[in-house]
Amino acid sequence: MFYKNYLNNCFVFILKISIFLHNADNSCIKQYYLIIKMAVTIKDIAKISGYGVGTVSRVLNGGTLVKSETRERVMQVARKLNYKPNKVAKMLVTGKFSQSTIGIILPKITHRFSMEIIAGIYTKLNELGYNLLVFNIGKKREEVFEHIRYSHFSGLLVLLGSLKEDEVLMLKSENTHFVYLDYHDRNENSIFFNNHLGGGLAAKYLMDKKCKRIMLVGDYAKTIQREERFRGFKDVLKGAQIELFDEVYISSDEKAAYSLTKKVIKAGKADGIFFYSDDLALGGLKAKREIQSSIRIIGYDDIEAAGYLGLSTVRQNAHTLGKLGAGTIVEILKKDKPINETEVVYRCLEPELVDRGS
Amino acid sequence: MFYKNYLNNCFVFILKISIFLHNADNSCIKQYYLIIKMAVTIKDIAKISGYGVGTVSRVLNGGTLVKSETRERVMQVARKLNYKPNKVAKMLVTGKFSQSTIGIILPKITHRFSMEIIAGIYTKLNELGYNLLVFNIGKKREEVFEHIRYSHFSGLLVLLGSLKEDEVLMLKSENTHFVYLDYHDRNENSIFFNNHLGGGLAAKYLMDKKCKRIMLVGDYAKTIQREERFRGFKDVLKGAQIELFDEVYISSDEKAAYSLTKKVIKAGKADGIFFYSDDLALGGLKAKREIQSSIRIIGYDDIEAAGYLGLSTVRQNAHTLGKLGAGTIVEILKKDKPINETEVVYRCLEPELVDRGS
DNA sequence: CTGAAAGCGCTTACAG
DNA sequence: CTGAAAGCGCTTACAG
Repeated sequence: MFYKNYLNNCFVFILKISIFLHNADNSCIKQYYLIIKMAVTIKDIAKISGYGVGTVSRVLNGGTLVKSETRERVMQVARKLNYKPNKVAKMLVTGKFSQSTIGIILPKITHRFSMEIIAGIYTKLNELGYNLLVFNIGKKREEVFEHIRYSHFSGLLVLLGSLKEDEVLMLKSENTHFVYLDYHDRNENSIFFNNHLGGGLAAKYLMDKKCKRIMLVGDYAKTIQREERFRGFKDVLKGAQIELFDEVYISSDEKAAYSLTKKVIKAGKADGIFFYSDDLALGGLKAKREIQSSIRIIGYDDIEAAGYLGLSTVRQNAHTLGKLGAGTIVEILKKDKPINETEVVYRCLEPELVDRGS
Repeated sequence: MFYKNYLNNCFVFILKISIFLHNADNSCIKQYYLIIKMAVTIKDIAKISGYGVGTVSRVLNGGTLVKSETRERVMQVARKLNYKPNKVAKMLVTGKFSQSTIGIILPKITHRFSMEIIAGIYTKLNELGYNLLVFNIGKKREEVFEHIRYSHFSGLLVLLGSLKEDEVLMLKSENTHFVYLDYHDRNENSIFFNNHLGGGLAAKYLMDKKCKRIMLVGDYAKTIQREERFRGFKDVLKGAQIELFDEVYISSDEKAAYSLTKKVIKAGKADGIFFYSDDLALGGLKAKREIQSSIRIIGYDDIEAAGYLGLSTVRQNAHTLGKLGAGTIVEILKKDKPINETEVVYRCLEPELVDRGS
């Protein structure tokens, strides 16, 4: 038993619900009123203004083929009801929805490295005339994927590590192509950096600088990137028959790295440290310089500050990754093949050593 | 005279067009075939597979209430036709379109300052559970606004300077709220920095450092920001009865600023320069340090590098601007008032002097 | 100048 | 398990 009503600038349904709870006495009844707000439609305006929906539509679209009297009456009603056009319906009927939007899904927290990737993506899409729809896993993950499912865009970039199995299935059933960025999976499109190689470069750097007691410092986040990067590092040491002196994990900020490094220097044991990222390494560098220690420090990523502060590092060109990712997804879309007939793009980018003498 | 046909993995209309050219002999005829590609719909699949559209829809949505034989037949046809579901239709019927997407429109080229604003926006929207749809004026401007018109999002941030009159009209007729960022218009929502004040701070800095022969350097772009910033600068000088020594405009890059500053120092006239932006000022700073000149240099923005390199500057907190902009548009949307009844948000942020002794 | 109707591509009760 | 039908909110010829 319900009725549609006009109330408080908005149409509402008022729904009376009775709930019978099967208690011992089998008689307890609760009643609720459920109020459902309904969006105002062109039909409502038509009914209230006394015109047909066609006329209302013409007025709303600035059509000139309406009497100005009609025009005003309709506009007045529309304003009063706080009418907002339903873009989705409009898109459907006009067929004018953009075919040139790329989606990207990102983790909750983004560091400078991700921001640079995004800048690269943006630059490339700009060139190609595509728009970018950014989804963040700020809310519940499933909710975001619901949005992704029902949003209209042509392809998705995934800068999030791995997707879950059902997420992949959903995307495929919606025929939505996607490309992993900075992550790799043999079965899916992936553009990523060779972390194993990069870790090795860092090891070589410290060896070249004649370090003998080499230390590894990472943060707590267990990612595939860290695993590969550190494995690459250890493999090279092993190859040179150098034993890893120490391996420490700290929280992901510069200050933690700073105080750790101070301690290490004062203990006077390690003579070279490889930090998982420049963010950490900058803390280490600060400690080194303050104490004027000869300890060697190398980071990873080559963020802008590394250049200014003279930190040796392993460069991963984030901008290039972003541009490449954007270019790839657009190319895949242009081929317009069914998702299971598309050949997988699997591209590994090589990092490079940047020796700034630190 | 045309017919629908199945060809090359896609439905096509082939349209035969005859054109009569009214020449002298009045007889010349040209004929074309116009080929129109039509998207494959669920109806096409139904027709070809021999099932009803309802059944096809159930199969496509992974429904379990279909015979597996039916399921396979339908899927096979869908694959063969390279069927792609129309998300827009799906959204309309399910009503599941995201109400929590904010749009942003950006100029073609974006500098670090804009990127930081975007990072701020992103951070805030993340917090609020909103997605971001980024439009760039890479393509023709009108085309982008067509996209904006037909895209489904709730509010728009404008980081583009001013909108044209018809663009504003379009947004309003679509009931799309918008907020200017880093630009201001008394009649529209605006969040921006006080450039007049900022320019004044720069002037005070140089005066405090006892500069007597003060110079102004900008790039060629005539923006409202530049006008106000430089006017503020001059106003303060005028107030102190100091005459502007020189005013030069160069191209927007560090190198131009570097060589200009070298020349200025060698000429030995000016003893203080205010650069329109840190990007330029960093070039000036480099020249100053190379020659070990005592000339004073101040920039504007406080980009990251300014901190690392010890450049005095006027800080505009881009991150704050972005966060505020995102928060504001969401708040406006939550109030859900008709666009002409919304009171205008007009918020001016104050820049601050950062003295790093340069 | 306006109304009634068809249709955009899909989903989803409702019968059978 | 499947088909026919109604409907999402709009636009747009087509008559009148």
